[in-house]
Amino acid sequence: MLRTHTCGQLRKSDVGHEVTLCGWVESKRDHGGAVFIDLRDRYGLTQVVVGPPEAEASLIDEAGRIPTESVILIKGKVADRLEGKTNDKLDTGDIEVRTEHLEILNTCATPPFTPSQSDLPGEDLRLKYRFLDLRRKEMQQGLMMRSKIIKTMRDFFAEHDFIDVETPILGRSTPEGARDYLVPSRVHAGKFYALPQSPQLYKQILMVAGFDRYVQLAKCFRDEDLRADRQPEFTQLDLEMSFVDADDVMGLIDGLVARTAKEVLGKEVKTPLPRMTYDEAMCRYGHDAPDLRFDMEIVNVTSVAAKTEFRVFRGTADAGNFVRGLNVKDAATKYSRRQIDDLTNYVKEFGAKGLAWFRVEEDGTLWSPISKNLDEAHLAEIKELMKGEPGDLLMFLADTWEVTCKGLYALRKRLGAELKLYSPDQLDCSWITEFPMFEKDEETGNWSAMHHPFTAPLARDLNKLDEDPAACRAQAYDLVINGSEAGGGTIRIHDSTTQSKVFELLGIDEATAEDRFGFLLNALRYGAPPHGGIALGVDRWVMLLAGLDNIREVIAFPKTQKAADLMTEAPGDVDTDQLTELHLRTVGIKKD
RNA sequence: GGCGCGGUAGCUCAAUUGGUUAGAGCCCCGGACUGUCGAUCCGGAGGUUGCGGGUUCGAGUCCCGUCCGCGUCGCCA
Repeated sequence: MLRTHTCGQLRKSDVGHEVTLCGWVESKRDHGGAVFIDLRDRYGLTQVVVGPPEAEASLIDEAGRIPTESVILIKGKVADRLEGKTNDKLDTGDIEVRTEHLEILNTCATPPFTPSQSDLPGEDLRLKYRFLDLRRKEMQQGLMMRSKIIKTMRDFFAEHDFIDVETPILGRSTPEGARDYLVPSRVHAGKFYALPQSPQLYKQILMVAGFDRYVQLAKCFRDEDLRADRQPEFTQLDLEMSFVDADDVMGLIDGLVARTAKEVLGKEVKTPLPRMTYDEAMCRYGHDAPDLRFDMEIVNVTSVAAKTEFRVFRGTADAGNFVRGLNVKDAATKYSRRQIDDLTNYVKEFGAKGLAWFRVEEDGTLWSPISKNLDEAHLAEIKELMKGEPGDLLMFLADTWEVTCKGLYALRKRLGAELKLYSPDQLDCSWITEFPMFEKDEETGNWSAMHHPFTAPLARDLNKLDEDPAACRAQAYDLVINGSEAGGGTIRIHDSTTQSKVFELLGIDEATAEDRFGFLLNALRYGAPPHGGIALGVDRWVMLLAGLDNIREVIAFPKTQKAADLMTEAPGDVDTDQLTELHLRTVGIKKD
């Protein structure tokens, strides 16, 4: 090692010792006769003094000319700082190193930005110069937390007898699910591999093989449009277990959540984690990943709306649709007409036609631009249902079930953030269970699997496969952390009768099934144990535990919204020779 | 693909209703300085206002197109 200590290590007890430090020059204060250097590495920052009597004039002069962010090595004695010159913002602030020897290991070109500057540059520049961005404390802390979370996961599953098995990156495309990233085959002209969207099929095969408890940190790829919490390549903690039911899987993950929160954040999370069915989540929060850090539940007032003369309410109820709303506690004076107009435009983005609202006045009556359309009795009933108290703001959407869900979910989420209804360090983890097996494609009217076609229905819903597919619930469960889907899993079908029925419902005939999943169906015929599992979104876990709202902040080299890497400039051009070898030719590309 | 926000010096931002030579701080360069820790002081350099077109006597500002970044809807079994 070139160094004897890190830049975060030295304390008062080291005073008098001869040390060697290596690091980056974060900043430099040149007084001519002496130079103060803040030397940084990932462990911390130590003040280095280059001045008399230890350093000669030439060395002091050289130190003054070192460019910021250069890498240097210094040797010297640890010394107490002068009386009153300590820095209590630094762990190493009681001491400094008096430099006797200094080597510039490598200079730094003038950087477009520095890791220590307070004004963060635009994200495009940060991504282009990711090596500088990653020198920032926040980025280093995020990646260190990521590493710690992964270690906790690995320890946990090793202790629970899981076997880590790697599955292929080059697989075959299956038409279900997200768009695949394809890799052309050189050897097989015109054929393609697909990068895995998840190791789903392989892990089931591993169960058939008897591995019983499989786990993997798996890179997954989906060629879909990006979001703040979505990257085209991401990491799943993927696992599968034999001879288990949904309770077993959730119980196991409860333990992991509690342990991770404890080890990484020092927080206690009570287990078992609360559970809520999908139906209940949709009724109370309008979404299958509700943010449970704050209340403000959706209330259904359709029964009252149906009795009113107000055309919008009455018409909605008569058409079999819904009037549902939120009670925004204590917000009547916090939102002006203009701001409510903004909210109205906001919910329109989600398909709502408008936003009806009422203020609960001091005398307990409801005031609204539309209240003249409603009887006092009905207003009182609405207030009662909404548990309205003076100062509250009641907001309603009148629309289809789906639109009221989407609009009120979005509205609640926005209001929760705007009104700061939760604290940034809150951690709420819960399960959403009993997802529907199927959803109907609006255009074609066909059923499709909500999760995947191998998801087992609830035992008590088996008969509904024939009678009422829409009401058939699955043995599927999602882990939700702070309103974000942090993982999801299912118990799989392991008997061929049920599997055939599900395929039939999905419109997948025997030949198609064989063609798409033949290898899995074949394996299932050779003694498949009952099995199920879950996949956890590692990037999202890190983001949520770090209290961040953007997944790119916890990924070392993320891609932009257009799925580009601004540092390497991937994706890039390739030689025509390479294309020829792969039996490819590009067509229909617009010239710049 | 739709909607919204943004792009001005290396960086972060400003620039009145469309009106003089597009400014400031930081960074950078040169100089001074032995106790700073956002060092200080003096001086200096630095601009195709993302790109292309249009309107106008005049465009950073208005219009059209386009590229890039971000958010979001669709999409993401």
